[in-house]
Amino acid sequence: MKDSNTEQTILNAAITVFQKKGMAGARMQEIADEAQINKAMLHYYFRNKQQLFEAVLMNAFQKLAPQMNVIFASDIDVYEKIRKFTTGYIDFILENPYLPSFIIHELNHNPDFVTKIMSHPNKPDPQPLIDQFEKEIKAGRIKNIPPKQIVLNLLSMTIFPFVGDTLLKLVLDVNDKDYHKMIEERKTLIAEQLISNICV
Amino acid sequence: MKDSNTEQTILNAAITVFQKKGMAGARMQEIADEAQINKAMLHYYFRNKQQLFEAVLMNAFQKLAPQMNVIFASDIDVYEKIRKFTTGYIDFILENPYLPSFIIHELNHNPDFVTKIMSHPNKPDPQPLIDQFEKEIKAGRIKNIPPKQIVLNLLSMTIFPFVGDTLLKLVLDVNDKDYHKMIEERKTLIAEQLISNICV
DNA sequence: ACATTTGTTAACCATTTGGTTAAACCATAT
DNA sequence: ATATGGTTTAACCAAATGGTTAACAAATGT
Repeated sequence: MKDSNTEQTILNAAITVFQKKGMAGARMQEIADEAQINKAMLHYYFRNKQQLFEAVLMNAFQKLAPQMNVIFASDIDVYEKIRKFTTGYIDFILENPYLPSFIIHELNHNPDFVTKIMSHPNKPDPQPLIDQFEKEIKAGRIKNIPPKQIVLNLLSMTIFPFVGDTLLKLVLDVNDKDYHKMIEERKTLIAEQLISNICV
Repeated sequence: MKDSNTEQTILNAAITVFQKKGMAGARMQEIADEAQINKAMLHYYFRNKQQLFEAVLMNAFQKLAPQMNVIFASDIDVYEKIRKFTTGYIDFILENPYLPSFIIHELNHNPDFVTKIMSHPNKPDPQPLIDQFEKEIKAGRIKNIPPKQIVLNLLSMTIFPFVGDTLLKLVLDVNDKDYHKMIEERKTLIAEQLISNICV
């Protein structure tokens, strides 16, 4: 059975389980069950839990980062870039709702991992956007706000509603359906706000 | 030894360990060690891991919520309230940096817990602020933006930098010290931005 | 056709982990 | 002083869990 790629099957199952339960909460047996495969295969293909987990985390990064970078690096003006980012990235996360929480949580709990990712090519890189902000600021076309703060605002407004989803629904007292509507609304809402924030 | 309150000692140790490792990652033995106490005591005072964890999560909520509510409910105008919130809440989280991530992560992974907290008195409640926004909108003094979106922006901009801290430092390419400076700067920066967002 | 490598399985193992128990300890009331 | 009740400890236990092994099956090269 060559065509049935076991390694990929395992990885997919591991992604599902690790993203839902986290490194500490995930069980090797559960991943095996999810993949409908013998537990020993996990070790055959990925030596141990840690390495399987690292493969999953890397995979998650490889999904998250390029999606960001393609927008950050595209050749359009800052305002359009902000709009593209909020709509594009919210759409992307809607299809991978666990992704940001997973990456954030595991990165917080595996600080040693940061160095591993630092050297990795697939790193989210807002530098092109930051450069663009600096240029606009120098030209006096946007307010003199530290560019990294602007990016931090952009990321916060876009990603936090997904990460804090359960808490936020509780605090704002909205049900799943209404919350989803709010998220849809945010695609354009936050772009316009972020733009008006930097407009002179 | 009556005055040495063992129960509180255990709870404090549990807070430390659970917040750092999460429910799944925490070990009862580690909590016992942290409390410098016999492991059996944990079960004597808190029956089992789940109940000890629930006590810790409730405790975390009881820290987080009132801090929010006292600002949300205070009798000042909206702009001043936003300013008070950003500075006050950032200061509070700086002293409890693990708190938001812990609550958010565990709430996401224990959905059954949501109902338990719903009925609990100590729930973060932005309703007074939302009412205030609605009044200002009707009076035409602020823009017609859905109040819950404004609150979501406020929470995102304030809390996300702490939750995503490791990822954000990596993405923005800043070290701990500079990141801390950015956070300090945000206390007033995001307040002014949020205000200009709603100003007519 | 046969040997060799690669993939797969079931049974097994050692350790970790949450939880229990029975005895000891200690303050206090009688 | 002694009985009583809550508190603390060390030793223990069963289940869960990550990981291994040895035998078996299926390709693959010769």
